[in-house]
Amino acid sequence: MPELPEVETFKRYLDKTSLKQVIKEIRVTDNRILNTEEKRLIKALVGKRFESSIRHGKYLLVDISPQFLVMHFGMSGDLEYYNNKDEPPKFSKVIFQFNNGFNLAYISIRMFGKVSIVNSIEEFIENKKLGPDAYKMSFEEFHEAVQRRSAIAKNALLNQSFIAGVGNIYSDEILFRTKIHPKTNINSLSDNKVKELYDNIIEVLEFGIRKKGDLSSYPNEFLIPHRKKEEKCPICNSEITRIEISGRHGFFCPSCQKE
DNA sequence: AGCGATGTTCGCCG
DNA sequence: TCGGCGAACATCGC
Repeated sequence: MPELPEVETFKRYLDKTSLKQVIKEIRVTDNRILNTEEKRLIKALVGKRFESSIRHGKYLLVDISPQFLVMHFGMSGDLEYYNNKDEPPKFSKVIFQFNNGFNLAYISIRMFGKVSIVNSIEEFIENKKLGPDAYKMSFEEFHEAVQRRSAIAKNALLNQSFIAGVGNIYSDEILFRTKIHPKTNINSLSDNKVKELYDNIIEVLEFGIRKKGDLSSYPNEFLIPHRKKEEKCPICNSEITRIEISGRHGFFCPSCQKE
């Protein structure tokens, strides 16, 4: 599920439900999900509170001063706040139990996510080599990132050290809206096109956040409802084409998005 | 019932 | 050194 819009939705959910409550206990159901020692996680969290959270790209960082809890949701992560009296949600991997009788479950079906503890946000971003957050970046930051790199557009958007937060589905949508072929080298784009690309990154992500990351009910003029075989481009009625790039598959309109 | 999947990482190669 | 590629990771759903 989680590209930037969904992680932003998780962030808002966590902020709404789980801030400022004292953490009583941590339950780790499967410690393969941890990127840190279980002891260290427990020591860092028990008795602390989630003070605030920030999202960078697809990562959610929670201030448990002096450290930060980091959650990444892989391809199948979720958060659920529920009453301690109830059964934990299926596939819960880490459960944060608060003093008020409610729990926050970190859920991961396929174990691709990770939970860890870091000392500072700056250090974390540095270690992971993350680029600027795709939703919060300024045009200047984006322009600079484009100039610094040579890569085909689809790979650039997917590369978290270029910009952080865009995944496979939204990258297709962004390139479709900007009418860029996925294999176009980003450093061959005109200044106008770079600006247009930037605007569309923000707009597509903004729309995704408004939709709470739910892809199931997009308007026809977006590519998202047409990301499957034998679909027609909503703009020009050409056949939507599937392409494989670096082991990921993407969809595009060969007529609107010329190489 | 095999294949694909909204992600990241690592090693190989040009 | 960088970018493209493919495999590996784990497991469920189509």
